[in-house]
Amino acid sequence: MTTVGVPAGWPATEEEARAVQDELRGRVARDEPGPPPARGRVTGVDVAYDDDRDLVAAAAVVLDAATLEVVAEATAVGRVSFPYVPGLLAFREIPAVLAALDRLPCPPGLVVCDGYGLAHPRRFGLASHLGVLTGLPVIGVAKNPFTFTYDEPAPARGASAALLAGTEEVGRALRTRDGVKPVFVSVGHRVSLDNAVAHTLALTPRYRLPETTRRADALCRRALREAAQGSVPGDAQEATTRQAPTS
DNA sequence: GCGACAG
DNA sequence: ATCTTGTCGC
Repeated sequence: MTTVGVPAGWPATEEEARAVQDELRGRVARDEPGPPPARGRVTGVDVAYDDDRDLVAAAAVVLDAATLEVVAEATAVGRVSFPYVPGLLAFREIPAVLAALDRLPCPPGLVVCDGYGLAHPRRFGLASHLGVLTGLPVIGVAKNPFTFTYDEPAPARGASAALLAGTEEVGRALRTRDGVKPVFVSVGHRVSLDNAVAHTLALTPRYRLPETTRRADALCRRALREAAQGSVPGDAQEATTRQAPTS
């Protein structure tokens, strides 16, 4: 039984958390294009909560980027370590996500997470934070524009418009399905914005949200259900890992 | 001061 | 995020 640990020096207050963001944001690598789309592996991460039972469940699902078939997956269940505060989402999600990533039987390749990277009040959202802590290339694909503004992209899939913080482009509003509300893509770490957009399109052949996000969402919800039912007394933790059979 | 605000 | 059934549409 392994414990979902919290990184050393994890903040206990909002003030400390903002200070951590201010200190770490300088480590975001913005000069790399990142891996090419539809090649190698892409991993989706997501987290589900049961605040009443103080439970959090994270999932990491590795897909073959070309076929979008599941290659491997892992989950981790633990205690909620931070409340949801707009701008501080990373402190709520990252401990469990790191635990799930650690349990993968193979390298994750590019990581796709729910939420934002550089599109953030202090330019250090979840995707950037996760990237800096792991060194992995990471992008963020969010379902809502947060506090940012954008012009409506053309109705066709593939159309996009700048996501703006004032006049600064912090991400892209990207149409992944004809006539459907766009998703909001931003750079996390070690990936360019254009490449992040290309990856997002490669991951959305059928649905508005990336296959990575859909798979990880379904898996972490299932892990949470099972944890809420099964015996999870005291500080006991559950973890599972699975690898697709090589064919 | 008030409201908005990724998940 | 989460509470929640059926239902309209491709």
